[in-house]
Amino acid sequence: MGPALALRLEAFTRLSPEDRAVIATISQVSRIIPPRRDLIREGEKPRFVHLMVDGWACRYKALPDGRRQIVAFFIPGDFCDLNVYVLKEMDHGIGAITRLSVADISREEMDSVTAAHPRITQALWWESLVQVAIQREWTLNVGQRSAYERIAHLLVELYLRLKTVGLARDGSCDFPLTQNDLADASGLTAVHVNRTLQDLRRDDLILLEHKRLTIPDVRRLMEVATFNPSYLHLGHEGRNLDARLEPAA
Amino acid sequence: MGPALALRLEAFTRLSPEDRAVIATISQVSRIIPPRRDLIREGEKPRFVHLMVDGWACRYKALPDGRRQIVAFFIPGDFCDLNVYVLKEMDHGIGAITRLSVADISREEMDSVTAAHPRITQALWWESLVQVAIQREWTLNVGQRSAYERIAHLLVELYLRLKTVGLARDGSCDFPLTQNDLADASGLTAVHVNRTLQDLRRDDLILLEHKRLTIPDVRRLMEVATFNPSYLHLGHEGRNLDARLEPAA
DNA sequence: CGTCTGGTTGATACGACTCAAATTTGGTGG
DNA sequence: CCACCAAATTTGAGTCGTATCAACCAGACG
Repeated sequence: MGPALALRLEAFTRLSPEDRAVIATISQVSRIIPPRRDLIREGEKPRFVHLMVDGWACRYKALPDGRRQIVAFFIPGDFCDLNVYVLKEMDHGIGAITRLSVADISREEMDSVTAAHPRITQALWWESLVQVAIQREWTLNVGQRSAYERIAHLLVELYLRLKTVGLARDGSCDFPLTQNDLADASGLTAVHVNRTLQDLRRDDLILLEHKRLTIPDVRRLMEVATFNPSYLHLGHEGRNLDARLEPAA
Repeated sequence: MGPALALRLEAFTRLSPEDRAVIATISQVSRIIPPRRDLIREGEKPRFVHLMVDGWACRYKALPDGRRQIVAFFIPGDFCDLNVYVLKEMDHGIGAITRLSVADISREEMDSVTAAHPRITQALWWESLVQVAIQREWTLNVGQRSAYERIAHLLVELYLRLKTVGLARDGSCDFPLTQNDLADASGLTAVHVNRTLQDLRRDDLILLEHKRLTIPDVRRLMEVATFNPSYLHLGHEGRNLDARLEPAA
C-alpha cells in the first residue's frame, strides 16, 4: 500500500513535494472490494475515475455465449479511464482479482487537481497514453504471438510494471493471477496455459508457485517473448527505470 | 472530402456554427501521402496530431521477424492520438492505405482550440475514448472470435464508422483494404482470410469486389459477428446514429 | 502485351482446443 | 489437528481450425 501512484508518475516526470501531497490526498482509499467481485459492470454509468491503491483488478469484455477476454490488468498506481464521465455507459466490466482498495475520484475533484497542477496533469496524460499503448501491444500479443511467446510477454510486462511501482525486485513479485485469468487475458484455454507454463518452467525461464513469480533472467525471458519495452514509454525525464535495459546479470 | 470531422463529432454532441468554422480551419489539408507509404514510423518523435481528412490509413506494430499486426484503421474524421507529444517516441507506425490527405496540427494550434472551445474539447475527449474502446474490442476480436466472426466483426465496424462520417449508405461503401490488410488486422493469414470471405459470400452476408463492400443485411451480419455496438458509444445527445438499431429491413 | 499485385485453389501439417478425469492446494469447521 | 470441500492445477487422448507451402489465375497498368 505504498505510494504507488506517485511512483508511477515519477517514472515519467519529477514531482514537487506539493505534487506529492496532492497525490496522497487523491489516493485516499474510498472503497474496499472483495476478491473476484466487480467494481463496475458493463452497462453502468461511470461516475468516478478509479485509482487502484492496493490489489489487482482486470478490465474484461464478455461475449453473449460466455467467452470472455481480459483486456487489461490493473495494478496499484493504475488509473482507470481519465475522463470516462463523458461516456454514457461502460462498454466493459472491471473486476477485482484480489481484495482491492480503490480511490473513487469525482469529476470535480479531478478537475480541481488538473486545474491547479499542470505537472500532475501532464503525468496523467502520459499514464493514459501508456495504457492505450499497452492495449495496442495486447492486440499484437494475441494477434501474432505463439502461446509460448504470449505468456512470456504477459509475464514480463506485469513484472516490469510492478517494478515501476515498487512491487517487484530481484526478478520476483507477488502474482495473484490464476491460470484461468492468464487464459482469459491471452486468448488461450486454461489447459493450454498450464502446459505452456510448464514449458517455460522446463526452460528455466520462470518459477511460478504459491502466487509468487520469479524470473531468473529477465533479459532472456524478454528475448523469447520478443518483448520491446518501448511501448511502456519509460525513457523519460523521470526516474529512469532499468526496464529498458535490464541489468545483464 | 466532406466535413468528416464535424460529422464525427456531431455523432456525439451538437456543434455551433463557430465550432464548425474552427473545425473547418483545423481540417485544412497540410500533406498528401501516396498509398502504401508511412505517415510516421516507429521510433520517430511525434510532433503533430494528425487528422485524417481523406483516405484510409492504419496503425501497425511489427515484430523483428516480420510478423505484423494492424492495430487500428483510420478513416476520414479520425484523429491520431490527441496529446501524443507528451511521448518521446512512437511505439508503432502509421501507414497510408490509400492516397491520404492529412492535417498536421501543432500542439499550439491544438491548445488554442481546446482553450477556446469547450464543446469541441469535450467532443475530442469522446473521440479518443471511443478509439481506445475500439482498441479493446479488437483485443477481444482477435482473442476470442473465430475467423468467420472476426472478419464479419471487422467489416461491420468499418461499415458503421464509415456511415458516421457519411461514407457509407444503403449497406454499401468503398472498401480499399486488400485481403492482406484484413489478415494483418485480424491475426489470420491472407489465405485463410480469402477462404473466410468466400464463406461469408456463400452465406449471402457480404458482397465484396472491386474495392466495394455491400452488406445486404447489416443486422444479420452483426448477429453472426456477435457485434455489440455499445463500444462505439454512439448513443449520445448528438445526431443519433441508427447504428445501434439498424433498420430491420 | 508483359508484368505485377492481389486473389484463388489444393494438399498437408501443426498448434491449440475439447472433453474428461485425476490430483493437488488452500481454506473451513469440527 | 484432522476431515472435508471447493478451487485450481495437471494429465491424457483425440479433434479441429488455421497455418504453411506451392501453384495458378485475373485484372490493372504502363
